Amino acid sequence: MNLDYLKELNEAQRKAVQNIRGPALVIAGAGSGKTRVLTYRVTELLNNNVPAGTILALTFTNKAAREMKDRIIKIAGYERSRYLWMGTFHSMFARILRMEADNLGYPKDFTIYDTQDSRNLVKTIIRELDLDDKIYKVAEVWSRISAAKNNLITAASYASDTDIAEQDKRRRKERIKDIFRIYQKRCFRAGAMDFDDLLLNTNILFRDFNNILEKYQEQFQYILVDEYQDTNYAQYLIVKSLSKKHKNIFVVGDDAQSIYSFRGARIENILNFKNDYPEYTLYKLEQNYRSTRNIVAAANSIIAKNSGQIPKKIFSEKEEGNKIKVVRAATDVEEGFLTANSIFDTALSGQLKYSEFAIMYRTNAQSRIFEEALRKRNIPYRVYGSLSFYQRKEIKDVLAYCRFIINNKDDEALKRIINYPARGIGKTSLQRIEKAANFGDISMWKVILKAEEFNTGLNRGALGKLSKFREMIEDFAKDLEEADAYDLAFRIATETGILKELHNSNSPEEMSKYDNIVELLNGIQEFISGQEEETGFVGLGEYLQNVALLTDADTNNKDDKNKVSIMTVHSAKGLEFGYVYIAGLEEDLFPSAMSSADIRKLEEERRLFYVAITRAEKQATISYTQTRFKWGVVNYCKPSRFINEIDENYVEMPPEPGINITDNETTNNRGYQYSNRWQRKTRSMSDAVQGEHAPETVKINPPAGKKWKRPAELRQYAEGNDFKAGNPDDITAGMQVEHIRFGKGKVLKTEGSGTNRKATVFFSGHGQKQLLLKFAKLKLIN
DNA sequence: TGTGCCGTGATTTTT
DNA sequence: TCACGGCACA
Repeated sequence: MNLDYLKELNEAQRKAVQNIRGPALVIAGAGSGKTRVLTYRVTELLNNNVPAGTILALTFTNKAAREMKDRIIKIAGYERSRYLWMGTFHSMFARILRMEADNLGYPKDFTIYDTQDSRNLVKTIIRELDLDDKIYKVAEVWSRISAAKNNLITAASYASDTDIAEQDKRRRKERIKDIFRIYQKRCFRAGAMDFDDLLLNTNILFRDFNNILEKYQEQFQYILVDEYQDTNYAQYLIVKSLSKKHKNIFVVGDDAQSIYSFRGARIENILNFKNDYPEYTLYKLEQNYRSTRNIVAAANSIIAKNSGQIPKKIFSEKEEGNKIKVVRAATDVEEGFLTANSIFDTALSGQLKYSEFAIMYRTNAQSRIFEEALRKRNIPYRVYGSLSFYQRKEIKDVLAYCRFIINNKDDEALKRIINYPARGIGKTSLQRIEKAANFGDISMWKVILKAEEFNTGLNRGALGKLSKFREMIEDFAKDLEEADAYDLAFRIATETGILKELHNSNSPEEMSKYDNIVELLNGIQEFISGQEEETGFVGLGEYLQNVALLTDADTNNKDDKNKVSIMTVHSAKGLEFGYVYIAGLEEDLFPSAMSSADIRKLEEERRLFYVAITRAEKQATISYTQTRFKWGVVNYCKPSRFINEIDENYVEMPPEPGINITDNETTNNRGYQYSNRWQRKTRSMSDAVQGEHAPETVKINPPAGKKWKRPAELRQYAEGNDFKAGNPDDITAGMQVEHIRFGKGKVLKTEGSGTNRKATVFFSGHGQKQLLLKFAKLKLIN
């Protein structure tokens, strides 16, 4: 037994780890060793002979759970920790729901609808009800339903709630209640739960089946929750019900880092812990082991502007370090530029790896400019949180086949695959099937099975195509018992013709889809070989259960060793980097325009800024620009209020404009002057119109008859192109070029001219590609 | 049934 | 600007 881990803890941490009984709240400041406390506490429980199967540890991301589990296995050993219930809320309760599914009338192998499936279904229903989709916007209706479910409001209680009815009526959306009802009915009919249902139905299960609740209350003697400030009401109540018997509930969180209220998270849950468990013990982890004293002090001075916090004094005993640096740029492009340069210089002079650097921003739309600037500088990077692997169309298509074979009631999967690859079953046929299904309140598959018997109005040709499709699906399904997940998925990818279609294509997009499907198949193979020792045969169903709740986080690592990370601040939570660049500190961007009217929202933005600053170990650099391209027009921007909120002792402001800021050759002074000129012009224009009440952020309109154009030297970088702007004709046959994804290659021939100019390039390892030079980011190699 | 053009609208998003 | 969805045609 390895007890050395206790020596790695400070006093507050050690107490939190060792006092294993009763309710406990750990307020863990940024960088205070929160994960360490959680993992060691679980280890401590195991060392006290608590059986692993009685410990439930809940996190918000798969990644957090996996990292914790890995560390525990290292200390306590695999055998003792293998039966831990450690995972995300959604995956742990999906597991329980599968075991208890029949109580709720669901099949054990129910499908999990992801956000896209849910939205598609909402859209279908809006159309069926013949509602105006300008008023009933899919995303909005869906989030309203989702928010309701996270607050444990079922479709029935939604319909009977007068407050809600009033709200919806005021917004002229009184039929959301009908959409909600039909949505739930359809999910049930499809044997499907969406993400929110996993939590809602767990609550319903525990509410309606007391014996089941008691069983799990008995089983889970110790419950641990990470990121407690981010729990929503549904999660809160599950945890509360489960811990009622043993009351060994240990929650860790930081009210200052609550940034997900728009997803239903309730900061009150952590603030009210003392009311729910009056006999609780409070532990405060206040020493920050991550950042320099300057960074911690700056962060503290920001968060102090918020009201209603749990009092705490975060401190650091590291070196004083540099002040927070504020950088001003003339344009968004220059901001990217200065950031890339600073990263390049810092890495070079300090002999640092690029993985020590991160660029963070408020909105995903900002990523492009940084990608281009880094690419220009030949700095390797990775964008986090963009389209995740499992959300790609081609992956979802293959998985939809898998889902459908496991659960043929899954109408959303059916709709994806019925005409992909194209087999002549078009919109009209699909609508006829859907109509018949809704009429009889049965699944679409049942209609297809007996298409002749229903009054579908399908003609002979369509019926023929349908029965071919049916035969194919049934042929796959026959294999379910015999073929393992990999064999069956492979059969699907090949026999449906998906792989062939993508392989025969010449476009690089299709080729990369092909690669992705191959990667998916490899992933399935990997899963099987990891799982086989435990359970023997691994079928498709088992794989799907595992994959449904996976996200991007599981597809990284490998070659990110020396890359700059670029991401939104939201996805940076829980991470740390030596050098952090926080971009776009402008009013109406950070804080976002949607939040400035509401003090609660503004405070959340401030917490978001706090999260961003506290990611940095050694240096935090903040930047803002004076003009920014947004939706095709230039906007004049005002520096964010957050910059001035930092205590001036810990921040280094940029020199006043007008002086030559830097002699760095890449600083573009012309861009500066250019935008200043524009600035003056528009100011006087808007002054003339609006008098002294002119808004502080002014949309700059191009002069009549002329479109605003970026100065040529900036345009070149904006387009991420290493050619002289407007001159893709530089590429000719025989040249060596480099493509961002395909690597080095040789130009075989070119055709066309101007924007239509195409090149055929041979890349070793990727074969021959046709590239439209306007888009392809090709670089010349001498 | 499949393809291309135009109009619209556009935070953050662990599951 | 850019991406997506709806509608008009082949």
